[in-house]
Amino acid sequence: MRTEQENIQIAQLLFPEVKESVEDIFKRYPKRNLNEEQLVLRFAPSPTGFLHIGNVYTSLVGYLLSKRSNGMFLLRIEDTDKEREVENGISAIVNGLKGFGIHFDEGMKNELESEGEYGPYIQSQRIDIYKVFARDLVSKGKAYLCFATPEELEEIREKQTSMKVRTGYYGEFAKWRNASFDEVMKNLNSGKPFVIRLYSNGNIENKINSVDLIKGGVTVSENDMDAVLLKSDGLPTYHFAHPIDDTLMGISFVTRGEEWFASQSLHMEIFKVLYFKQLQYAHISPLMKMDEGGKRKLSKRKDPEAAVSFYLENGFPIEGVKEYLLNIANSNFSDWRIQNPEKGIVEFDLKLEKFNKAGALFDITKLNDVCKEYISRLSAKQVYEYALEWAREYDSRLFEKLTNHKDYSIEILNIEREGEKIRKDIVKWSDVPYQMELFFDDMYKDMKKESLDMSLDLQKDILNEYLDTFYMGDSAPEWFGKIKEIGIKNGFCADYKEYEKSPKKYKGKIGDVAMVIRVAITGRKQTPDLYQVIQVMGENRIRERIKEYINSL
RNA sequence: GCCGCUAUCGUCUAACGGUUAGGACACAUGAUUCUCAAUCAUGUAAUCGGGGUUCGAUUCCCCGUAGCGGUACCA
Repeated sequence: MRTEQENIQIAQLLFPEVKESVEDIFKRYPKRNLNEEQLVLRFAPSPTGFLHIGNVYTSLVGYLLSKRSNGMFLLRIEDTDKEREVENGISAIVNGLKGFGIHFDEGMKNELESEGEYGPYIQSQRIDIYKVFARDLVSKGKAYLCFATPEELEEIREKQTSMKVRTGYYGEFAKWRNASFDEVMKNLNSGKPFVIRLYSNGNIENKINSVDLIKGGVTVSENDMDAVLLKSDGLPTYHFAHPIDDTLMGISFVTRGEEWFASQSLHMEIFKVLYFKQLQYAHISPLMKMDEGGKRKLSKRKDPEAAVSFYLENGFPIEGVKEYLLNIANSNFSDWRIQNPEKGIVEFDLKLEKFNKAGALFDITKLNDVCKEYISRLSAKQVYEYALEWAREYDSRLFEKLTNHKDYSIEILNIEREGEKIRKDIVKWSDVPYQMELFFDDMYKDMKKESLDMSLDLQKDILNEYLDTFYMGDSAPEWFGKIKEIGIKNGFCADYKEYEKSPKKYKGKIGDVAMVIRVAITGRKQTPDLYQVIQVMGENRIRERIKEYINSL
């Protein structure tokens, strides 16, 4: 057991360079000039270079909540694990989220720059701050030096496993908890590496009732682990940095992934020994994926859809992805969207207590539907702009076409987009080439054409007659009337119901006649409204396509 | 193993302790006399199991089971 004086002596010896006191630090971080309703939230990722769709989900929540309350949203980089860090990891996060329309009022802007008065916003540059608190804790005997080697820790773990007790550095297993002053000094002077651990006063038997903003009332056991606060490289662990940073930065409450839920009692104890006001948590459940009958977290190694780049490359509309994510967050979002088709998602009243408590399966089918609905609400001009933006990066051929044939492209995209019958067949921007290629002769040439099983002579007759009577100025009913006439003349039935009753009496129905024309013009059996397609393509192209088709028969 | 969280159609979910357990996606069928998409109509489909409490339980309690998370000098 060490005396109070001895602890103070150790603390001073440990951090001779630390001049500031805890009070000094707090003076550097004054209370924010905001009211209670204005939420200050943060997103605090590690710069691992990989932006997970779950990161977008979590940050979207903080972003919307802070925006709606007219508060602040900040980005803090947790780069205390030097082994996992990658180059330009910060830019990857900032730019990735920017692509999703999520920006920060405060925090890191890129590898070097930041914005805001509560920085530094990168933990490796806050070491002096952590040291002040660590020194304070050591001098008060609430933290201590631990010289246990990784091998010794492994031994303890093995012993605990064989004894069938909890693993970890706690209670009687915490060798250095009450080491004598002389022993500490001896090891310190010999230059042996050490960590600083929390001197836990918790009892695992005690239960704490607390409120999670998402899960509601929860009971957790008190922490009794002497967790590492400062690692041997002098950097803090997440457990130590989180209370300090979130307190100094004036965070309203913590939104974070559910994987942190289990360590909240540890965090609560650290808040307590630091004399900080406890912070509330909103633990957001992870996005899951069905795999061989079992549910599991979306994995960056196994699931391509875990990476944000997947959505970008495939051209999923960003707003659609965000809307889908909001759907998972608050399932009443879809009803709201139907009632407010024009409103931006910032206006949606996102409620933490409505979040799903367990993890939701990420459902790409549902995502497709949400994206399809989203795109159907856009104008042809907007579809054009978004598709162009996507193509610039991912489809050079489409980009060329869109750039050089802007008006024609918008006309194509406008087919069945206005009026009451809105077309809903574009899910993502990468679907656009399929919609457009038949309108461009060079692309059309490379397309795989579908064929009909109608007799060739009959097809020729129909098409020749169609060419004879074709007039570009025909209205849709006039146009269709001509097709009907051609059909009747060639033994097709004009009445669908009549045809259904006795199909043997006819060569087919009028739809079959239109189909010949469709295939001749587009090479496909399924297209948007044929009349509109013809209007957009123009007379010359129509005549050429049909002649070409007749010759190929 | 231990600790914790969670549990309603295939999926996301709704239901002051009293409902024929609702909606959306997906799926199936039909209607739309040019196909497809869309739209409209209809349909298939769920309270994990067992005990309590209660006149009455999807809802509250306990046990079990399952899924998830944690059990690091990673976050």
